[in-house]
Order: sequence, then structure tokens, then C-alpha cells
Amino acid sequence: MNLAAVRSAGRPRDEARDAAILDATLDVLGEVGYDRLTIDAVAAKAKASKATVYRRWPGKPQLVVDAFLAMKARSHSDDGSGTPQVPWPDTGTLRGDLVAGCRNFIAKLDSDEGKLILAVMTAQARDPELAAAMRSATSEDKRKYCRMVAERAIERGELSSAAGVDTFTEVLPAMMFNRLLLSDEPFDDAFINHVVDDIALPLLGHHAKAGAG
Amino acid sequence: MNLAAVRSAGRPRDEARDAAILDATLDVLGEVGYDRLTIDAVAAKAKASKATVYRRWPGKPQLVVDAFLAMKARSHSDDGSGTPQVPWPDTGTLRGDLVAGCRNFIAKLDSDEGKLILAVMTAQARDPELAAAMRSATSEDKRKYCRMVAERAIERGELSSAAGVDTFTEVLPAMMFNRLLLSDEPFDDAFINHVVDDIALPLLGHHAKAGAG
Amino acid sequence: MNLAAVRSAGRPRDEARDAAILDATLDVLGEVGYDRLTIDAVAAKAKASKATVYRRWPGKPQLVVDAFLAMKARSHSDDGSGTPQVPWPDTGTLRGDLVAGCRNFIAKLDSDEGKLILAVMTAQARDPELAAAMRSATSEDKRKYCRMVAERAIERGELSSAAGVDTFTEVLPAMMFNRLLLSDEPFDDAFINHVVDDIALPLLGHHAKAGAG
Amino acid sequence: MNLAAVRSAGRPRDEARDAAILDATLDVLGEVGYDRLTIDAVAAKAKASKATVYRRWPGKPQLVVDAFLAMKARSHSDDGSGTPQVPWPDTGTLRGDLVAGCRNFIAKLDSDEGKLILAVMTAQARDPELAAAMRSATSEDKRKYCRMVAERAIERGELSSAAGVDTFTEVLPAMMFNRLLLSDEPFDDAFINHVVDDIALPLLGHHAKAGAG
DNA sequence: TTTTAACCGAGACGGTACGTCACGTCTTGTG
DNA sequence: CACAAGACGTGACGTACCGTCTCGGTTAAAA
Repeated sequence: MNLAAVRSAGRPRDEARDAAILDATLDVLGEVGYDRLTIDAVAAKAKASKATVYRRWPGKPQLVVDAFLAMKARSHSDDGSGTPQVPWPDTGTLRGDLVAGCRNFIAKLDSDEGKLILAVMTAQARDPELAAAMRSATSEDKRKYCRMVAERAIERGELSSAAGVDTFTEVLPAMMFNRLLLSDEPFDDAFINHVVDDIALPLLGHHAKAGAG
Repeated sequence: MNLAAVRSAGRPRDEARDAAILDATLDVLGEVGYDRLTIDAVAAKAKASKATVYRRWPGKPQLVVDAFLAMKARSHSDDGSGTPQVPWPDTGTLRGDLVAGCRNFIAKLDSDEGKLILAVMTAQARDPELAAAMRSATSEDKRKYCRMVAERAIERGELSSAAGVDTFTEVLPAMMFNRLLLSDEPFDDAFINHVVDDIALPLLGHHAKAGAG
Repeated sequence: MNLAAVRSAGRPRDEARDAAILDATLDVLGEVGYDRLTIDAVAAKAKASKATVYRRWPGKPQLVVDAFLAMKARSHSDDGSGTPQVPWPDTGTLRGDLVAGCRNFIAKLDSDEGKLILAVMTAQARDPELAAAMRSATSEDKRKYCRMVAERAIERGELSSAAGVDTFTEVLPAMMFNRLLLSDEPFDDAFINHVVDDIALPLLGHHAKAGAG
Repeated sequence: MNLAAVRSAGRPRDEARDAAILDATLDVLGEVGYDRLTIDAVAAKAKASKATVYRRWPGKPQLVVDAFLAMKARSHSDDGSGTPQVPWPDTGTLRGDLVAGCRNFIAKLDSDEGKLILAVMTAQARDPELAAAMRSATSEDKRKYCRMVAERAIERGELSSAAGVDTFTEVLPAMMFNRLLLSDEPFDDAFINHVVDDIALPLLGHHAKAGAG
């Protein structure tokens, strides 16, 4: 009797239930938001019992995190490659890359997925565990993207070093979260230009003469 | 019959109840946090009825906002002057002023009031109305402080213009909110130094050779 | 200053308010019944304040009793005479008089006033005070009617004495109240015939061979 | 899959909770009466939750009816026999039987159970459903008793037929309800004699020469 | 094979908080 | 004083979710 055999006498968990429950969670999340999401509603929509939900997740925040991660994983695996399915296009200039990146993010928020992202972000502040999960789920993506943009700029000669990249990677999301969660001002092109020209480029050490667009 | 006489037939609302309820709200908020705060508990502590609470506020978030604003108003009116009761000391250098400002903020968060601030901030993201109220309640303070620091620096010759002040006023709080609400990293001196040296000073156009402290 | 002048310093009670409140009470009673009648609703409909209502009546049951009595008094005083405005017709036979009386009562219950009567009767069982008021308000009418019917029968030679009249006066209303309040069977002609033939006439000592109608 | 197997998915209702809740209802009913009985009090006394109560009964009147019926059922099943545990003694005369029956009823009203009976009767007039339930719960008993008394009388030769029994069965309870619910006169021996001699016996066709007692 | 132990759906359970309603009292300003 | 308006403390209402717990009935690995 080896270690692997120790666990599980009894009926094994039906992994398909996980998927159904996570799907239902995303549905409900999109329909009513994080705060009004109830486990009962999720279970009903998944044709699962509350017990099955609670057997797998200790509570709402964890369930929502997992649902979010599952959604992310699914959208990333639409193709077989490890590269993101929405490639970050090389626009030819540092500023163009940054603006394109921001616009891409806005576009994402308008999609079905975006509603969920907002719902989850909204709940982050209340739930440290959810926040941690979200961070670990997204930080790598953010870092990759920012580094790539910086490297391209260095190759082009627009930047002399990647020194400011980490700070920039830190400030850019902070600005976006604030705009989305705490401000009622629109997340529009004017804001993007402002963030790119007045914050991102200066922090990256790009003393632009070409100025704004 | 003038306009002033028009208002109010019937028994006027007892403003003292407002105060009692808001006080109770702050108490409960400090004791159990936003999520576990219940209207029943507030009413009981204020020796008021739930009906009285609901007659004045439509729900928990609005009540908490008002409680927060009342606390702010009260602490600001401790003296009769218009100047803040915690003066922003002139440390002699721009960098010193900024660090001192940040540390002052941290110190505030450790106070009784700080628990409330955190509780309210935590709830902001969920409640647009609360967020709006918080913004309007705090933005002026923030702007004043940042301008004052910048003006001192200009007087000293450390800055050539106040051009970056607005952006700086925007970024600094964003960084702090992120650290407080979405990060699990400590809000310590290392972070302050990082924000001041790598973000604030560059954005203000202070191309410091004097570097760190 | 004479004795009459002693009482009442200050503004005298506006007797018109009584009428308005009682009218409103009858309205509300007819609309929603006794149990759902609220003092607030009455006051609102009378454009009176709750204080005015409570200054005059200690509570709902007393108010409803008074409203009922006022309605009765008003309908009785439609003409100046002391005789009832709905005369009890002499049908020529004892049985005919009894059936006509019962039918008259049913007809009354279908009127606007009837709804109120039912509402008040419904409330009687719960409220001893209301029951007492109702009794004293209606018993005399009942006794008068029953005696009149019996006397006519004696004049016609249908009855030899009025001996059974008091008992009959007691049983008839009891049967009706039971049918109305505690039974779900209809208050129809079949019931009337049953009561008259099987109960009223035997108790009055009318050993009829002429039987049914 | 037979019919018995069809019933019930999910956890079955715990019948013991029914009993506990009904017991608690009877307790509270006895303590404070129908009008002051609250669902909260019942639930607390039954160590149940309000939700459990509302899951089984739609509201107070239905709960009270069921509690009453449960009490009746329980007291009837104290012995295994189908005969009532309080036998109706044969006093030797029709009049004696009737008087004894009425006195037995009065005695019952003075017991603990009597308080409940009164409480429920009081509520009947307001609640048609309750009234219907009470009727079906008590009518059979009444009919049985009245028939038995009549049959004894026929055997003794006191009555020539059972013709008047149904009417009598109808009138007797009506008189009692009126006395209990709508009158303030006492339910005493004088009343019993009156009902028996002036109403019951005549309606049964017992033209007594022995007259009253 | 036969256990046997965990799974599954459904839904009851004790709680807690919700937001509303009506009560009877009170507190204003205006006759 | 009375009066209209309406705020007040009280307390019950019926609902909604919480997270846990039975049920009867699978489902696979272990015996």
C-alpha cells in the first residue's frame, strides 16, 4: 500500500462538477456582481448542491477566485501555444506600444470577461485572500508585458536602460485600478494619453521631445 | 412667509440623534469592521431605533460615509482655524517634506481613526456613492498638501515649476491605496522611500543627484 | 367667571374633526377590513394627525365602535321620526314576517353598510369592549323587531302567547352570527327557511301544520 | 419505483420539529393568548428557527390551528380506544344528559386546554381557514354526542323520533359560541338550564311536563 | 463478488440580518 | 389649548443567505 493509494476509498470527486460550478459562478458573477452572488444561486445554476460547492471551496471569495482563474486559463488556452492569444503588437514606438496596451485593456473590460474582471477587482479590497490570488494570477502577465515593451524601446534606441521598468510596472496598474474602482471619471483616451505621457514615459526615462498625441 | 419658514411641518428631526447614530456607527466600525457592521448594532449602541436610522440613511454604505465625514469634520474643527490641526512641518528639503507627509499618513492609519479610514476605504470599491463621497471629502486636502510641498520646494529652488504637481497629486494616493487595499506588502519606510525617490521626485521634475536619505 | 367658563382654557376641540375621523374610519374599514385598518391610514384619510385621533379615542377598537355607532345613528336619523327608516312590512302571516325579516337582514349585508357590519362583527370576538358596544347598539332593535312580529301573530291568532319571544330573540341572532362568522355555508333562502321553520316557529310555539312555503 | 419511493428528494423534514413547534405554540398560546403570540416566541421556545416555522406553516393562524388539532389528537389518543376519554355518562334522563354535557363543556373551558380553546375560538371569526379547520375538527364530535343523547332518549321512550336532532346539534353550539364570544353574561348553570329547557328540549320535540329544574 | 467509504442532488436545519410596518407617544410651529 | 405634520423607541413581521446536516442513491477502489 503506497502513499498514493492511501487516499480515496469511496467514490472519487467528479471533476466535471468543478467545471459546472465555476461556469455557474461566472454566469452569476456577470449577472449580479460579486456582492449579490450567493452560493445558492451558483449551486442552482450548476445543478449542484450546496454541499458539493462547500466540499470544494471554503467560501465565496475562494470560489470566485477559482472561477476567475479558470476563465483566465481557458481564454489563454484557446490556442495551444503558451503565448497570449492577443499578441502585443509592435507599433514602432514606445509611446505607441503603451497606448496600444492600455487600449487593449479597455477593450477587454468591455467584453463579457471584462464585467467579471471588474466584479472581482471590486471585491479584492475586501478580501485579502482574493486580492492575493488575483495578484499572483496577474502579476506575471503584467511584468512580462511591461518588460517586453521596454526591451523593444531599448532595441529601437528610445530608452537607454530598463531601469525604470519595475517602477513603471508598479505605477501603471495602480493608476488603472484607481480610475476603475475609486474614480467616477471615464477610463478613456484622454486618460490613457495622460498616463502614458505624464507618468509612464517620464518614469521610464523617456524625455520625449515629440510630446503628446 | 419666507423660504426659511417653508421648510418643515411636523416635528423636526432631532439632530442629536444623527450625532448619536454616527458616533455609534464609528464605534461599531472600529470594533468589527465594515462587513460585520449591522444596522441593528448601530441602532442599539445609539439607543435609537432601526426605523430612525433608516429614516435618515437608505442603507449601510451611506451611513458609513456620513459617519466618516462627520468624524473628519469633527477632527478638523477641533480648533477654530482653517488650518489643519496636524501641520505639515517644513523639513527644509522637498524630499524630507514628502517622506514626512507619507509617515504622517502611516501614523494616522495606526490611530483609532485609521481603523475607520481603512474600513471605509475597503468599502469604497463596492460603493460608487461612497467612493464619490470619499473623494470629495479628501481630494481637497490632498491637493492642498501637495501644492504646499511643491511651493516650498520652488521657494527653496529645488523645483523650477509646479508643472508636475497635479500628476504627482494623482499618483501618490493611487500608490498608497494600492498598497493598502490590494497588496499584502507592508506600508513601511522602504516603500515610502521607493515612492518618494522613484516616483514622486521624478514626476515633480526633481532630477536629484542627492538621491536617497 | 362662572362655572361654565371655568372649563376650557385654550382652543376648544373641533367637533368637526370627530366627524371627519369617523368617516375616514368607515372608509378604511370598508376598504381593508378591521384587522388591516391602521390608525395612520385613518388619520391620513381624515387629514388629521394621529395625535388628534388618540386624544379622542384610546385605540382602534373604540374608534371602530364609535364609527359604527355614528353610522347607525346617521342612518336612523335620515328621517326625523323615531321609527326605523326600513319598516318591517306586515306580510300577513307569522312565517312571512320572519322570512321577510331575515331577507331584509341579508340585503343589508350586501350594501356598503353591510361590509362594515361584517367587519365589526368579525372584530367583536376579540374585543370584549367592542362586543359590549355592539350589543347595546343593536339589542334594542332586535328586541323591538321580534316583539312586533310576535304581537302581530298574536293579533292574527297564530300565536297564543308571547312566551317564546325572548328565547327566539336570543336564538335567531345566534344562528345568524354563527352562519356569518364561523361557517362557510351560504346565508341563503334555504338557510332562512330552515331557521324559520325548524327553529323560530317551534320555539315560538307555532305548531304549524301549514309547514313550508 | 413505486409511489412510496417517489416522495422526497433531499433531506426529509424532521417530524420531531413539528411536534416541538406545536408544543411551543400551545405553550405560548396559553401564556399570552392568540393576539400576543409571535412566531419569534414560538420558534425560540421550540429551539427552532423562524425559517423552519415558516417552511411548514404559512402564518400564525394556520400554525395555531395545527397546534390545536395536535392537542386534540393527542388528548384523544391517550388511550388506545376510539371512544372519547371523557365518556358521556348516562344520567337516566334526557334532560340530565343534556345538562351533564353542557357542564362537561364548561369544566373543559376551565382547564389548561380550555384557555387554548377560547384563544382559538376567539381567532376563528377573523380567519376563515382557521374556522374551517375548527369546524371539521369538532363537528364530528358534536354530532356523535348529540346523536348518542337522542338515541338514549328514544330507548327510554322520552323521544318518539330523532327528527329534531340535527337542528338541535346546530343550535346548541351556536348558543354556546355566542355566549362565550359575544356576550359578557356568565356561562353558568342558569344559562345551561335555559338552553336545555327552553331551546334544546323543545327542538327535540320533548314536550316536557316535568318542566324546568 | 461484495463491501465500504466518499461522492452526489436535494433540501431541511439553526442562525443572523435585513428592510418594512404599525404602534402609541412626543415635539415642533401655527392658529 | 387644539391641531397637522411627522419624528421617535419599540417590537414583530416575513425574506434571504449563511454554512452545516441529513437523506436516498451512485460509483469506484479495496477486500
